[in-house]
Amino acid sequence: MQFATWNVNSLAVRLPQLLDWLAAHPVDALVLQETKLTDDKFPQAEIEAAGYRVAFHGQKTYNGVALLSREAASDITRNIPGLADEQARVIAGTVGDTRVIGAYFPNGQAPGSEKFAYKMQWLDALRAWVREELARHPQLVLMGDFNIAPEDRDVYDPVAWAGQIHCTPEERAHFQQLLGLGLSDAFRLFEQPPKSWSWWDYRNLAFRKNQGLRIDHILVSPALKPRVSACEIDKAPRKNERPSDHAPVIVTLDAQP
DNA sequence: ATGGCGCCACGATGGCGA
Repeated sequence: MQFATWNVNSLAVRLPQLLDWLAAHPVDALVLQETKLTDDKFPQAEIEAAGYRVAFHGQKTYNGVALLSREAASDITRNIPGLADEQARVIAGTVGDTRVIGAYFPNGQAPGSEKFAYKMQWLDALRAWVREELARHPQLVLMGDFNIAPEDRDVYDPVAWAGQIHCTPEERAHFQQLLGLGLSDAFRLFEQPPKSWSWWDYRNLAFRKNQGLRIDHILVSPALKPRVSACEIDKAPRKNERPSDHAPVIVTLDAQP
């Protein structure tokens, strides 16, 4: 069983790459971020033709998330229940026995800004809700673009990025609080190559110089953790001609005992 | 150097991302 997350930075632009990727990586479920599409423009037919069922939650211009799965997901939740939020950032569904939560965490722009305050509030609401979801669904995966680099080893230049957005102590504390719910960072369950990133700036030849951040994550619940057999960042799509600035992350789980 | 690139809504350039 495989789950994956990918910030596609416009599904309208990236749809051909998504279909190519799914053909090469027939994962059981995939969450997308930054679809940047209203629901009436979502390419549902093309994705269904590729063998996936899909649920989506979009808006004009910004944000937008989707949940693709081989088997139809049930109990779809859009955004964080109880949080008044104009921005389409969360979609969750139950795939088989697993609760799959896909999220596009706020960027936060800069510490001290209004957008940073929104990020903090959003993170508070997310944590409270995920705690409830974990109580309901022992088998749970939370994945997406967290816009948080959890540790200095997740940053190509931790000195330059110290205290900058994605690397502030406040954001990192929130990441740790998610782990405090019992979740595990699947990527760090394994020995990984140093300088492993999931995002590279479009500018400054950052990908060629491998200057990036690891900000896309897959967190697994205690019930799933013993089944995780691999977790990888797939850099290949970042080498495409018109790539997303993010790479997909894939987790592999053994079948249930 | 606060730029650089890419996407979107525009119908020129600005907001935003990270």
